[in-house]
Amino acid sequence: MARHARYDRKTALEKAVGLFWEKGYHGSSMKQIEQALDMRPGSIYATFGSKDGLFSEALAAYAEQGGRELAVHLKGFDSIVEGLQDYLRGIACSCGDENAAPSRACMIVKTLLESSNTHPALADQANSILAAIEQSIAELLEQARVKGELVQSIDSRRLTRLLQAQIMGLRSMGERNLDPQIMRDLGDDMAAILDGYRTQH
Amino acid sequence: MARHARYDRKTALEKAVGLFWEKGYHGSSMKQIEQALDMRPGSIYATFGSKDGLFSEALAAYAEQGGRELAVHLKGFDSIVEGLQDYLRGIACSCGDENAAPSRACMIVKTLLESSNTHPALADQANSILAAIEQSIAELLEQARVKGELVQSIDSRRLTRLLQAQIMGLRSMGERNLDPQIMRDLGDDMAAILDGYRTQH
DNA sequence: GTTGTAATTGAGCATTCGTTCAAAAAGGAG
DNA sequence: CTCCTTTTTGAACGAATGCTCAATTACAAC
Repeated sequence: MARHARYDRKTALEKAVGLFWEKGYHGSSMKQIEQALDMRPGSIYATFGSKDGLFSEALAAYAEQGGRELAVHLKGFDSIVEGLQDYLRGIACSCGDENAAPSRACMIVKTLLESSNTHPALADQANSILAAIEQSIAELLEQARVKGELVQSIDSRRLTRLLQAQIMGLRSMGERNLDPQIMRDLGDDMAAILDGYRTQH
Repeated sequence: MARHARYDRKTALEKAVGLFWEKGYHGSSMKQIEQALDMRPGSIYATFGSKDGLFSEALAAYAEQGGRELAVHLKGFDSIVEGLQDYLRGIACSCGDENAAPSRACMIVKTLLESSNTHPALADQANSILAAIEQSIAELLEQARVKGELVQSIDSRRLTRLLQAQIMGLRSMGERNLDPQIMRDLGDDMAAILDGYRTQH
């Protein structure tokens, strides 16, 4: 056989997520990537093909991790709606926390806004991911409706997009560096929107 | 005297807004700027100082125009709240419209997300503009509260930020290229959020 | 050890980046 | 027309960009 790889693909990707999430696609140079991954250009290109390829894989890894985070919040609650509300409050809280993450805003949204008119391939990927997230949240809300948590008459798909827009808005507001209490209030107010669609009991 | 400037500063800025709004700061090269403004580098630098300076002025011009748009929507209604609701629906509508603007998302938010960790000066400017917008909307909502349109107990500042987050979310969703009807529904649902804070009569 | 293979290295590629500045061009005043 | 001032031009700069590849290194098998 031969020499074994010094770099773990997964940990390298995690580091790439950190840099790209923080600085975006255009804002991250290969020089910075080399430093962040502690890899030389040759190794990076042998492993990921190109800056585009690395970014694409990093974005996918980010999305996967994001999905796991939502699942964690939901696990803590019997009620789906309360789980989602906790998720919103959790985002608001982490937005107040300094240095909790490379950036407060969502990397998928950052990518979509940055690349929609400059890099169609990335924009398509971001759009696909957002559609997939919409799909899985829609299933949750539909489930909640069937369970009787939400009023029967709601359009779960439509409420999903309202919720998705809340998350986008909340995390973008996070980038404003507002007072933590203000972010918590905002998270509460967004959680309260869902109450308007709940069944009373 | 001497030769007079061939370029009108204001129309040049409008063209710059168009390019920067579409492609962002990093996504717009000087070559593209020269083409968009139909100006040679020397003239651009003599007029605006630098790419940064041009972007900064363009962002300010964009914000000013955005403020005028909101005022137009408000003029059409006796009720402030209904004016704001119409503003939300208007955004949703224009997001569905193809080629209505260089980009569906807000240039200020795009700038904030792009520059928050790469270009502090731009991020600061974007933050200042967002704070100013928050201020003027807060004055509107406080006015609406005093007029009795909104329940007396509301925190107008807090509701302002919820509204601002709606706008950010709505316009970011616009970048997803969803069906126009879907965007209209989303705008309606966001407008309906405000109903929850209105006085009944 | 020696050999064979695969991973890593980093100097250096062509290109593009934002920017400068000496020269050319375009008027108004005399 | 001749000056004088101001604006415009575009070639060219140094630095940075994404990327390549021949040489080197490190390990497993023998």
